[in-house]
Amino acid sequence: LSALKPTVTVRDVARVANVSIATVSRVVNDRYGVNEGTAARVRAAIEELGYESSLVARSLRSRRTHVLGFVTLEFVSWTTEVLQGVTEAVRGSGYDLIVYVNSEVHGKASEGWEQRQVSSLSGTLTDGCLIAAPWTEVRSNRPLVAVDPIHDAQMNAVGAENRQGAILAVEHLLALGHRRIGFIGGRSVLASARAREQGFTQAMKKAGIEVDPSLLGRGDFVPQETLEPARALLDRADPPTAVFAANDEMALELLKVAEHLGYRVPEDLSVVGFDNVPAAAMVTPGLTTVDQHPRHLGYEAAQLLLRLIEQPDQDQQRLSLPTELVVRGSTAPPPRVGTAGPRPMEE
Amino acid sequence: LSALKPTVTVRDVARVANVSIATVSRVVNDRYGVNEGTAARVRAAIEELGYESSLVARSLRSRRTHVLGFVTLEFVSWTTEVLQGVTEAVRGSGYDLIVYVNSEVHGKASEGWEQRQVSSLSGTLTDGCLIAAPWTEVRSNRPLVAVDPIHDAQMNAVGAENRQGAILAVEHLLALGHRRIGFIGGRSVLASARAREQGFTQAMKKAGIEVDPSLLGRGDFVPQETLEPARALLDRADPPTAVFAANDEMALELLKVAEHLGYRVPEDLSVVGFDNVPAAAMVTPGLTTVDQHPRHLGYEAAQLLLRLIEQPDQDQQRLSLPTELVVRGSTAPPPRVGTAGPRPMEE
DNA sequence: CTGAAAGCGCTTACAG
DNA sequence: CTGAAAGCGCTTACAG
Repeated sequence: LSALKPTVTVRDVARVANVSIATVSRVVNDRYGVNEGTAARVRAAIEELGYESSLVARSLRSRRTHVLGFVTLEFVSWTTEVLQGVTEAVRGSGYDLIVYVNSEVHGKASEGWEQRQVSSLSGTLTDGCLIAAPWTEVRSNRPLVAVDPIHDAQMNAVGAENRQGAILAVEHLLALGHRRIGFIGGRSVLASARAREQGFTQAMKKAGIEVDPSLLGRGDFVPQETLEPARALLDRADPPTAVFAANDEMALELLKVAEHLGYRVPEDLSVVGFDNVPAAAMVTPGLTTVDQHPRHLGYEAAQLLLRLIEQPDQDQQRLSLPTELVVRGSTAPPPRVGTAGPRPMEE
Repeated sequence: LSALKPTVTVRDVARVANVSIATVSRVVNDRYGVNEGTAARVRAAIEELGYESSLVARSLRSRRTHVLGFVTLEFVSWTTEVLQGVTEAVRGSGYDLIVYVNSEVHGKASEGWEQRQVSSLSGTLTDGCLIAAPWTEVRSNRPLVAVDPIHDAQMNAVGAENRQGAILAVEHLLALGHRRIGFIGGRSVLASARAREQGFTQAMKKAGIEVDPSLLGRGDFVPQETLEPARALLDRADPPTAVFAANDEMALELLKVAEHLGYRVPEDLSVVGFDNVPAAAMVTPGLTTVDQHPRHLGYEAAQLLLRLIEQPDQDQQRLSLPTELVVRGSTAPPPRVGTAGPRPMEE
């Protein structure tokens, strides 16, 4: 690195203003007890040199940095919405927000990534961290809040009422008259994935319907993993008349597969998702889904984190935010008996 | 802050492994010349204590941190897509990515925010920074690349071929037979906003059409600011038969206003946007737009930044990436003469 | 192969 | 009101 212009430091400002570095620091941080004339000289020097104090040096020295961390493996639609809620909560709070994105390749290499990031940030750079949809439990000496936590984790967490939401979704299908209902599950370490599956099972049981095990698939919340179970569900002699997918990304993938196989939605097949991502409202027909208000999740998680930073001596906190069924065009009564399955392709 | 568990430091590891902190550092950083037995002891201690070296301390001491910064004012759809391209470029490069989000309230307070962020990060935390759609010119002693830079800035920058894209959009409308074409401009400090307006003017001029000044609006690239100019354009006796909005967010807002006023799109009014955000493909009818491939912008900007970090002694770099017209359902030939404007609302 | 020491840019008691 | 000094957790020459 040859051509690095030197950074302007307190030392430079002190020299120009003809004071000590301690005084510069006092002026920068608006501490009491600096002569107004001296302070003016320091400000002039800061202006002249374009000095800006180094976040890193500041945070190494101080216990409080007024920076929040947000650790995520990747940017999907859901992450972005959560982040918008976080931004909203942080705005005007006096805290800055840093997002740390995993740059490692997926798989073995990223095992325990969240823990490493949190450890390397917490206690120095950030006063506390948020973690979005983690893969493992994470511990820290600073306050930590998981959004959509893993199952059974001993962490502060904000999640949606996933089981209740799933029940709403399934009861909606039942009310329309569906009895043969398929399910595509999410990433099973996540509490949300388990709760949605529980909700499905529970609602079916309550309705007295025995679930055909061959109608249960798993897509890990991502489209890539959904292709195969979606085909297994739809490309068969006795397909379900409705499918509940544990998130919208999987539901949207299922819709593609259905279209490809010649199904008309909702006439031949009803589909319900979960999350209410923006795309759910924009496809045709609109996707019936369960809104978990991810912005709200992000907002509440950030608020909780800020409270924990102010008062760290608290028991483990768990927030469960209400979900809401959003009915759109992808659900309708099942086709009459004997007409289930895709129509023959037109020529 | 009462209940802070102490952070595990090199010092703790050194004590447990019965070596000096220098040796711990050598093991952590895989330096040569450590006895294998000693190294094993250190690793065991690291494991036992759950030690993770502090990013902040590391970056304060070292010149190279292998961290890239991404500074943005907010998370809109475009930002997210750019960021996905950046993530892609960074993945596997050995660099981590930190996103710094403005948490200040908009307006006066955030004046020069980008500059402050870059100054407080650069030279210590990050080896270089990307800035998305900045409001001002930013300087730094470390490499810096703007994505969609401001007009006339003396910075490394990656942008789209905005003028050419706008010409494509307008020529598409002209080819459909439109002559009375409205325009809604973006945030005018940005080079992209100016270039798109230039493209509009240039294409109209080339076609020999004098632009009615009352058909020119400005929406600053955001929906909130677009409502009023959209109404001014459409709620009048002599509306245009087509509108070119300088980005999709404004075009989508315009579509809402048009619908509200009883226009049918594309029968009564054609609309073209710019950016090709995901929503553009999902609305009905689909929005004809110009794709600037924001992921591609992000990818190339990150690549450029990485090159500049490796070889900082370079002249100012400017990349202009090709744009592409994407024709969807929101454009069609203009209505027959005398039938322009919205239909009367049905009862 | 290993350790003691200096120093990255700050802030904060402690003196004066 | 101001400055000299210690120290935040690291890394890196420099000795040995």
